[in-house]
Amino acid sequence: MTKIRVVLIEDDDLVCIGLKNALENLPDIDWLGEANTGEEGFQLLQTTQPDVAIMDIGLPDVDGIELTKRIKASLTLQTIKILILTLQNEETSVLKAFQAGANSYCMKNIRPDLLLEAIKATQAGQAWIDPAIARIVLAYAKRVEKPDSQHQAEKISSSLTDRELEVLQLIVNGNSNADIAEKLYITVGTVKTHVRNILTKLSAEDRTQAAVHALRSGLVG
Amino acid sequence: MTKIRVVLIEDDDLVCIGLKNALENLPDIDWLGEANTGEEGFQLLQTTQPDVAIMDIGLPDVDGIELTKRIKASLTLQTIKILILTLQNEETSVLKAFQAGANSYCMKNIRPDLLLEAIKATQAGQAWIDPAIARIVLAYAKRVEKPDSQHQAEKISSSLTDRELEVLQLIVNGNSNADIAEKLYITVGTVKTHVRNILTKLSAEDRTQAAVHALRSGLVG
DNA sequence: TAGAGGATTACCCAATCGGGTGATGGCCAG
DNA sequence: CTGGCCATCACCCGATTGGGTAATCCTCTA
Repeated sequence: MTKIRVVLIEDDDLVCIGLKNALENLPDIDWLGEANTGEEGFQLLQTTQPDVAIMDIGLPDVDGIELTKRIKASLTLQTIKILILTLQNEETSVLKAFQAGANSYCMKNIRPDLLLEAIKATQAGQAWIDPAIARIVLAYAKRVEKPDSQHQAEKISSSLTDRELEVLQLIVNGNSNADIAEKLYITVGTVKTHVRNILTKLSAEDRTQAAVHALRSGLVG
Repeated sequence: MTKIRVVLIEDDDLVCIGLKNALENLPDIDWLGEANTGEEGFQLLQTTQPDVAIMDIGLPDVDGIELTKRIKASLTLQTIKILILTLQNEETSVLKAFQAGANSYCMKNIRPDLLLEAIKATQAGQAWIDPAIARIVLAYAKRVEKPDSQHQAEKISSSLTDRELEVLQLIVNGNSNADIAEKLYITVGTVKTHVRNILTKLSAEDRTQAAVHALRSGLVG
């Protein structure tokens, strides 16, 4: 098996040196060099044509996400796999990175041996998603079409009446009893009765538990 | 650090024995037992209350996805983390598993040391997505549009303190302020302060809205 | 036709919750 | 070493919630 050709684009010298030390001499890695800015990195990629580019998001000139877009838009560079290595764990950073075409996303505090795994997986065309941010991506996968989980959930909730389901949905949507009363053209007293019945049927102690239960079991969207 | 309490639900005896041998005597693992069928597994979970349940999808009676739904729909079991370990890499299996509430998804050919990492990440409330199937999940994340409102909301929510996140997690798990105070060894007054800060930062009017927001945005499991 | 089950309303009461305000101590960066 | 951020705690107070109990009306069915 041939070595994996790797370059690093990272402005922080400490991280740069640390990674170089950790990876450079590994038998599986062919370390082609580093760049400290986005522009510099783009040049480096063109000259070295690596298998995998490890890059930070926060770069002084062109940020990692923008750079990823450029690479994926370039005919000569688009086969390069991109592994984002950053401290940022915000939803927007993660999603933007993947939307831009990044193949993998790691947090900087990843253990070196796992980073090696990540690089290998990335080179093989797979996607390494750091567990610390995986839930962000999952939050979207979970929302996608639920073909039969609907029918499933109804089994569990068969005890809930239509009206109760309606009230439950409004609870999940953040309505207070008064709000619900207004929206359903009924009095607060009625809403309270419905809510109490819902809590009993779902074995929940309060509306928050009911809402969480409803969401997790797919009872309501 | 305490050991991670693990059970295995798997019908294939070979895999069962193999995994048991690989994991049982690891210092980080507290191996509580195995079950060969879904029903049996459900019983085992109730009696052992493990941190993590490793389960196959293809079980003779109740399949792993169905079982996952049942677990996540159960108030007493829903905090158990579920790690799917299977041979199936079809899109439907993967998505159904995550939609059902699975926390992690591994292929059976994963290396034992990585499986241990996966178990650790899962127990910590993170999501381990096997690189081999990560692209399936990513396909959904990539096609998501990012409107500004969401962007804004995420920016705000990412400013949550560690402690606030902890409190938020407990809210989602159905704890009252008094419960949270007890579990975090702080007073109710402090909890209320945290909760108020959470509500402010998430632009939520009450804990229910905060919980729903947290679940939907993947802030917490 | 009577009864079951669902939707509606009302009232009282205790517990919880959320908002406001203020204060203390630790820790880190400028 | 000072100001900001965070975690901690304590008040008070009004709003909301959840529990209990009970009643009316409607519809569907045994």
